[in-house]
This record gives sequence, structure tokens and C-alpha cells, in this order.
Amino acid sequence: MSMGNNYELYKVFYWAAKTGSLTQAAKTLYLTQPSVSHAIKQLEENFGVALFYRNSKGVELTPEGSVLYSYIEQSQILISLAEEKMAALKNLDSGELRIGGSDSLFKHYVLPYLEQFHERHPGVKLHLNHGTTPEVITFLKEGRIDLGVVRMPIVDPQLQVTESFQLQDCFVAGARYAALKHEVLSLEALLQYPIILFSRNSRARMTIAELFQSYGYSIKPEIEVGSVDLLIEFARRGLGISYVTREFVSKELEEGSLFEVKLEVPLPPSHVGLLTMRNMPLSSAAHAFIGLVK
Amino acid sequence: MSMGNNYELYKVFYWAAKTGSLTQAAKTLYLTQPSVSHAIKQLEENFGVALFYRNSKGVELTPEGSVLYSYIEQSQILISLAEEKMAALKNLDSGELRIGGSDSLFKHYVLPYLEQFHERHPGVKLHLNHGTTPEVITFLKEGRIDLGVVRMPIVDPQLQVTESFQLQDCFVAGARYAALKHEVLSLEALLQYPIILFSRNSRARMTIAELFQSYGYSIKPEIEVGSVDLLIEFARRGLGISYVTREFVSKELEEGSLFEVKLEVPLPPSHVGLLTMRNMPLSSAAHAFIGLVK
DNA sequence: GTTACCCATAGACATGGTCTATATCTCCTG
DNA sequence: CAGGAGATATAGACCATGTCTATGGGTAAC
Repeated sequence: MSMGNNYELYKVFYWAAKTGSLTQAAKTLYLTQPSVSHAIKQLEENFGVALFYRNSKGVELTPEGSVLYSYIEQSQILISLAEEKMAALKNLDSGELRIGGSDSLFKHYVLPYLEQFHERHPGVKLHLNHGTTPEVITFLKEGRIDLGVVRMPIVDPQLQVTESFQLQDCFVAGARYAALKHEVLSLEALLQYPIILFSRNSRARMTIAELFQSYGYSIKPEIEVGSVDLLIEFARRGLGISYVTREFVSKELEEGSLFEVKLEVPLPPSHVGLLTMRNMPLSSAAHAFIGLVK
Repeated sequence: MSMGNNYELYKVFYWAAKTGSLTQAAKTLYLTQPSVSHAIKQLEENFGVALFYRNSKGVELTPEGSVLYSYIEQSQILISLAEEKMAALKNLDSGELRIGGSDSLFKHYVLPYLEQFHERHPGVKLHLNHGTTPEVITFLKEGRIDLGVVRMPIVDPQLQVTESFQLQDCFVAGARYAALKHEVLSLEALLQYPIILFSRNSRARMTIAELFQSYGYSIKPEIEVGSVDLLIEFARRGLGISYVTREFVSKELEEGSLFEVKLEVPLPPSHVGLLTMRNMPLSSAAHAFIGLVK
């Protein structure tokens, strides 16, 4: 025999012992007194040992009952703690949110949401893992992050993609090229100026290269950089015309340290997407964060 | 909401997490796989949080599931230990037996049974509390002992009395009174000799006093002592004729250092009884001991 | 004596846990 | 690429068992 007590009985036993009264235990558990009486009787019969002395004031543990209680009390406390913890996780009073993405997206796009999220749920620990788009996808599949933030398009049957925000890339220049401020350039005309692009393997770089190619031109940057900050800084210092995401330079455009170089040809918008694993449950924190962003 | 999960679900969760497979958990718990699947689903719905990732090989804990598991694992281990302990108590591999009684009864009557009990159940700890009959009854009512061993008769509606053994009190003397060895004395004749009795408040003393009184005599001891050993020793040294329980001096009678002084009048037998609380459950150990004695 | 508060018992009822049967998915294999 | 093995999910029927109401008995206190 495997001593197969229904664990529910231990909950009843715990409260009966704790309150010293079957009636009180019944009230605590929203049961009737006979139900509790019956439950205790079952335990006693299964163990073949009396657990309580019954008297007119209530019940009292037998020595054997005390032995059982010393174990069960700890066990029940742990379960209570577990339930509290799970409630905290669900209410986002605790837990963690692990996001993967590129540094620039974090800085210019995710950060305000993270601030908002952290303010609203200060108990949730935040983990940011930066990496390239393929790295982020790997992180996701390995379960190291809950959520990826990357440029679209992404085609992967394992991934759930939520397009969340549209970004508009554009060319910007600093004071040195102020003459262009009110002009509208053709692609050919633009190519006369030194161009600063993001490094070769970025999605933005590929997108703009394809665009020029579709019009029969080839864009060859004078300078290649590896960070959005440098794209901006180089343009401000007049080293060339940078291809950047307009939303990432809104401050510079406002204060006038940069201006947008308008083109005859419309530049394609790009989208930011939130990646999660398809068919994998989302944590409460990730779910809440996605809701926040949308 | 009071997060009222059926604790039985945690047992299922524990095994599902431990084995990493709902199917395995089902086999362990003698359930079917759909039952386990259903149980886990209930937990997940109640918590509002996914506990497992499902994949083709089985299941794997989510971060939230891991948090739950860290608590539930401990809890389940405690319950298992509790069940093992209770089984041990029932099988008398552990536990304790607390007996109250007089020193002389322990030494001459209870001891052989205790030896036998201890040999059969070496895991059960023995506690002997000696005291007078009224003290033993108090111990019982206070729950400090499981069992009392005292002289009969006892009349107390709260107590369950099991008469277990008959003892025969008698008068014994040593070599100094060897002349009496083959005589049969009347009560009156006996009173010519110095008598040694147990102290005034003992049951044996009251019994013999009543006997003499019923025949119109009054027995006044030359010496009063407080232990059976002294009764025996004084008789051996010829200080008088002792009134003792025959079974307690069987060794001395055999070796001839004492002999029984026969009387015309039959002396009443006395009985030893096992006392337990009526309407109070017996521990397994006490139950087994009573069975041994009977 | 009487009241009030315990726990135990009996029996009816209904909830819900468990089962069987089946679907779906993934991985592996021939 | 088809098919099998093995995993979990779902649907629906069933009945075990946990829960209730009603009642009884015992004890302590007033």
C-alpha cells in the first residue's frame, strides 16, 4: 500500500490542529463541521492511528497527531507561500521580464516603455540582452529571453510576430550642408555627397541598398559605422549625410543641429516587431509589456 | 479569492515536474494521462500563469513553474516523510510507550513484559513514571502516560480497567522464626509476633487491615516500610513477619531464605489492573503492550 | 435543570475527478 | 515522403466521493 491519502485531507488536518476545533476548521475552510469530522476520521483510519483526543471543548492532538502535525505544518506553510508567490507573479509584484534587441532600439524605442513598465511594476526584475536580430531569435528559441524587439520583416514559423511601431528612415545632414535644407534631391544627386551608413549586416543598410538598386543605382558609403549614435554624431560634424531612423534623431531635428535631406523618391517605412515564441506560453510580465507597447 | 487550489493538484504537479512528462506522472500516480493533463490545466488556470512548456518529448517547467516547484517540492517531501513516519508509528518501528505504576509492580511484574516488548519493537522509546495509585491516575488524566499499572480495585468512570493478573499476598518470615515453618497459625496467634507492613497509604496495607478488622482484630505493625525490598530484607533478617506479595518473593521462598507463614484464614487475592482512559484513543504502542500482557 | 457548544453518525445529493476515445502535433525512421 | 511512435489536448460520459442537512449524544457552565 502506498499510503495514498488525498492531500486535501492534510489541509483539513492542519486547520483542525491549528485551531483545536473541528468547528473552527470548518469555518476557516468554508466547510461544514461534519465534513471536517469525516475528513479527520478518514486520515485516522488510513493511518490506523488516532490523531486527536475529542473533548467537550474541541479537539487536541494525540502524541501521534503531534508528530504528523510537525511535518504537515511545514508543508502547508510552504504551500501557502507558494500560492502567495504565484499570486505575486500574476499581479506582477514579482517575477522578471527578459527582453532581447539591439542597443539602438532599446535606447530610442524600448526605453520609455521599460520606464513606464518599471514604474507600474517595480517588483519585476528587468533583463536586457542586446544582440543582432539573428542572435535575438536564437535567445528566444533557447528560452533565454521572453521577448525580442527587432526590425521587420521576420519570417520564421516558430515565431509569433507583432508589428508594433512604424519607423521612417531618412537622410539627415548637419550645418555644413545647410544649402540642401530646402532642396528636394534625386537619388542621383544624393550620391554626389558623402554618405554615412550603418554597418553592412544591418537591416536598414540592406533596405536602402535594395532601394537604390531598384532604381538602377548603387549606394556606396563614404563611412560605415556600427552605432546609431555615431551616425548622428558624424552627420552633425558635417562628415556626410547619414541614413538614420527619423524618430531616433527627433531631438536633433527639433533643435536644428540636423535637418532632413528630402528626396524625390519616397523611402520605405520600416517596422519594429515584437517577437515571441509561437506555441509557447507568455509570462505575465511579457504579456503585460506587450499590452503596454500596443 | 482565496486561491483555493485543491492540494491534490500539487501532487500531480510535483510528479509532472519531477518526471518531466505528464504520461510518466500519470503512471506514477496510477492515473491516466488526460487526468494529469486536466489537473495541470486547472492549476494553470487558477494561477493564471503557464507552468509548463509542452513539447514533443514531454513537458518542461516555465520560469513561473520553476518558482512554484521550488516550494511544492519541499512541501511534498515533507508530506512523504510524514506518511513514512506515521507508518513507522503504526508498525511500532518508532513512537513511545509511557507507563505509570509503582516501583514494585514495575520491578516484579511489568519488567518481563517490557523486556519482551522492547525486544520486539526496539524503535519504541519506553518511559516509566513511578508513583502511587492516585498519582498514576492523575498522570493518566493529564495525558502524561498512556497506561497505568496498579492494584485493583479501581472505580473511576473515566478509566478503562483491564484486570490482567492475580497476585497472592501472604506473610513470610526468615530463619529466626523457623519454628513456624510447619505450623498453621490463627490470626490471633500471628499477632503475637512482630509484624512488618507496607506504609499506611498502600492498598495492600488497607486490605489486610480490613481483613483483621472483619474478624474483630486490629493489626498494628511493629515496623512500617516504604518499599517492597525493605519488607523482604527485614523479614530475612528476622526483624518480624512481613506481609508481602508471594510472587515478589518467589526467589527467596525457593532458596529458603524466607518461608511462608500459613494461616487458618484464607487471605484474599489481589489483582493487578491495566488502566487506560475510557473514551480516549490508545496509541499503537499502548495497544500492542496491552495485547502482550493479556 | 437547562442551555449552549462541542463532535459523531446517517443518508441523500451533486460536484467534479477520472475514464475512454479521439485528435493533433513532432520527431524519427525506413 | 509516408507512416509509426509517442507526446499532450480535447470531448463527453460516468460514478465515486466529498459535501450537505438532519439528528443524536456528551460535557461544561450557568
